[in-house]
Amino acid sequence: MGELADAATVADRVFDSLCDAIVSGKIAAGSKISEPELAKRFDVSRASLREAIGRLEACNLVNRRPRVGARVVELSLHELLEIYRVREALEGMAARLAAEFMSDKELNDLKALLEDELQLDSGNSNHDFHYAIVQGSQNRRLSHLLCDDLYHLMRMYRYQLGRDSGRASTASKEHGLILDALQDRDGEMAELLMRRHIRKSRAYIEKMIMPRSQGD
Amino acid sequence: MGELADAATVADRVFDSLCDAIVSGKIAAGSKISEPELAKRFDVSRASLREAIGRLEACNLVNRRPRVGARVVELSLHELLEIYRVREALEGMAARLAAEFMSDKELNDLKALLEDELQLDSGNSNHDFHYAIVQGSQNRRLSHLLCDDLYHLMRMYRYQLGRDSGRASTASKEHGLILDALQDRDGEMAELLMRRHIRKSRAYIEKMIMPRSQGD
DNA sequence: TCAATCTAGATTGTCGACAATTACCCATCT
DNA sequence: AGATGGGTAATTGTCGACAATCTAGATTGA
Repeated sequence: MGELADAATVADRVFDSLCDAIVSGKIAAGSKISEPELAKRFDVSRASLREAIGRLEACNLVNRRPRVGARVVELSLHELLEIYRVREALEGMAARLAAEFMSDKELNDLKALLEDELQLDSGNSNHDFHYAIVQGSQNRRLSHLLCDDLYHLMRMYRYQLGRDSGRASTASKEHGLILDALQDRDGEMAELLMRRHIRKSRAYIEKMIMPRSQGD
Repeated sequence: MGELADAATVADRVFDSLCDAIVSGKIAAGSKISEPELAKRFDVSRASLREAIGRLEACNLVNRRPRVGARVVELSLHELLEIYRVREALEGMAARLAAEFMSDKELNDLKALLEDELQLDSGNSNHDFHYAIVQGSQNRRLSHLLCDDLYHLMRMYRYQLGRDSGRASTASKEHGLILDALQDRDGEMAELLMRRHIRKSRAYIEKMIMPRSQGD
């Protein structure tokens, strides 16, 4: 997953840099993407830069209007809650399929990951857990939607709104229950628990950050 | 939904034409996308054409390899079955949300649509039913994934593999049950029925066309 | 003083051209 | 004969330039 590693083409390198800058907030949300300015900064032609912008649009990181230009997407709580609905549906299905297709070894590795998480108290393995299950679904279309179309956007929200550390410990317990269902090869239960897990995260966000309701 | 209508930009027009040609099979699946050839045929520069190809890639209609070129995607039964898993998850969620958010008028209109479908025996309103529910979910991210990222690809499969006419009448009955659940404002039931509906379509495809299993 | 209009600047979409890489074809060798 | 290597042609990625459009600021009028 090392993105900045090898860039087969100039546009790839520019895309990686821009993607990282937008997700991390170095390029502010809502700000304009000036083609001449960025072309100078990266020392590339506008053609390569426009290619990169096109891919940013495909990742839902920028909005483009013809003859006007591209702007970094505005992050609204409303849209974040929408994304959680999609995640609930998609990752729930992923869990169901993972119960069928993940190997015993993969499940044991995942169990080790969870135990490390409990010991080290490092909440950032949260993402790894979900990622492993999505990959375990062995459904390329599913992992494409989750890991290409929504991944960067979710990462951007996490950067912008800060970590949901308040739920880290309860989330770990829920991860454990999901893993148990996977090892029981109980796809229906795995889906049910995964959906409830994501729904709880959504409710947590709704209650914690909704009071200062921005946007629509 | 008239795509070929207004093209704000040249690349838009080329994209619409190419998208239609690929979906309908006028450009064969697996065939190469030659930039010089198509640029001449559409009488546009390669820059505009490459912009269009980039969007085709975002729609999952072509695969691109750097320094090699773009090819129209190959349709495998395996991938079609994958898509049906995604649809099951996403449209199931859409039905749940539609039970909450669709207005009484929208539901009545949908009922009229179904009755027309029964009388006219026109199976092509199948798509309209699903489309209406997706829109009724009032979740822009959800409808974006379904109507932009997967729509053209599903249409391409329908063109290529022919219509699943064998299930038209039973599908209509299932649509009726889903609508009843929606009018009862029973989101849980609507989701359950929608998922079962799509799962049945998937099983039908698996049994009917799987014997001559092509691809992986 | 505020609104509407016009002008100037900047930006986007589009175009043609060039270099590097790839694919294809033919000759050569085992 | 089949596989391997070299050479040529074509294609892709990249670049700079131009025209049409949009944005912003100044100007004019009420």
